Amino acid sequence: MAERVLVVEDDPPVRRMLERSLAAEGFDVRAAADGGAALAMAADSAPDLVVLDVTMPGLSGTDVCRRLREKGLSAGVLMLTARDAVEDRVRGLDAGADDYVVKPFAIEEVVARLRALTRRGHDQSIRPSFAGITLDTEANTVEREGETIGLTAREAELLELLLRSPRTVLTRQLAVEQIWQGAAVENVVDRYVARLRRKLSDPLLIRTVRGVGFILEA
Amino acid sequence: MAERVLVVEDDPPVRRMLERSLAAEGFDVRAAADGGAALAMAADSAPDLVVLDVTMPGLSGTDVCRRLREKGLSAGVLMLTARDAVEDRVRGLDAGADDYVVKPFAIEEVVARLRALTRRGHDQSIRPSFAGITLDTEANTVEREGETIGLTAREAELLELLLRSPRTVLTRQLAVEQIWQGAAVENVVDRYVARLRRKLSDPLLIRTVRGVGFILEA
DNA sequence: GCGAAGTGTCAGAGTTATTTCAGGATGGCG
DNA sequence: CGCCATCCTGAAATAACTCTGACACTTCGC
Repeated sequence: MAERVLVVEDDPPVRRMLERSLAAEGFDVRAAADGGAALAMAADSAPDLVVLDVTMPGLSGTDVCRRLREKGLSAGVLMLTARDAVEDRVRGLDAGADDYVVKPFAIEEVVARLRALTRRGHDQSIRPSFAGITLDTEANTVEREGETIGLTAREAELLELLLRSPRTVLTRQLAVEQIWQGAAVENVVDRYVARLRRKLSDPLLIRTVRGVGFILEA
Repeated sequence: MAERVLVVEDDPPVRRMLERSLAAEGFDVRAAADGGAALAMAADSAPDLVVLDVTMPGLSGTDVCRRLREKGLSAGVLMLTARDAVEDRVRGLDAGADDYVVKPFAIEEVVARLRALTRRGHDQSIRPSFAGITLDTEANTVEREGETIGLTAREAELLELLLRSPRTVLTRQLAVEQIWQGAAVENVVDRYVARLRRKLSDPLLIRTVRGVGFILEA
């Protein structure tokens, strides 16, 4: 699965170069030409990484970074700074940037740093997702159509099990083994499937396979 | 007048390299090979800057930093951390470090950061903020809707921990480790969350994740 | 040293989640 | 069409967890 990168750079040639190069490296790239556009795009595309030019007209890269962090963005942020602007770097790091590259930069350098940032694991928790729903196994919430729905512990465990192997039948027996360590009546699975169907307001997502179990499908 | 720098690094080649390079840049350098020596030297030479390796046998750089701060040292502290140790970095900043450089580092980088630290006057406090609230970690106050609310030390520490990673679950265990050094009943976290909710007059800002912990969200 | 403010623990009340059961609904099959 | 196995769901008991008031203890400022 490709990492989503948001490139924020006001200089068109540089921006295009970054877009093309990062796309060629397998990143899912989106680009913004100024701070305002960047904030808007970040809000609806939830990038995994942000490449941010410090010097831009209007909102500076530092400002953008700070605002993104305030809005709760946990993505790795790589700043592009001018060679002699030590102050910018320090301010950038204060504002929540994770690393920086000095301009003029070698594209390989940017790629290497971005990979390092993904490795550092800004999104430590793996978030299984399928058919437009994404499960946060830490917070026990699912995201669906931009909406966040709270789940209880068991609900989340069951959904995780389903998400681990979508389009594959999950038998009651297996579910009870995995989640309840075998210590529950099989009907408990039905009970929780019912709750998930209700909470996700989509009765078709989890289909019943009569006599066998349940299956997650679009 | 030359800035006095205390270099704390257990690896002799690296230590010597730092000593020579910083001296060449006009700093008045002193060096220690371990945490104990560092504390002793800091006590009688009152450095203006400290360069501190995080990973050392015995006292870690983080520990040394904390103790120096406890003894009232106001010097700028620059930490040297491993590339993938995000946690070290956070802990280092918690312990009172002002900036960090990732190993392996370019010596120019260290010099640049040190100069930046002397220029900006190292007592500038970082102010984490999220969802319209801003915490002043020096004064232990939060600003919210233009209103300034006074917090107690623990309240501020807990809020800071939450602000450091908004939208991410903070487990009771981690909170007790970070704030109470593991020496408290987990219920103490609940107690302080309750106080924050009351003082910030916003019971929804800190959501409880049943069975797990708490999470800061809009 | 004194009072006020802050800190940490506990216990019980309050809340939410879990699990089971039973009866009605549903679907496949002859 | 009717039967039987299977599934679904409301209700209710139980269990688990969270919240809060009270209290003892400590720390801080004067």
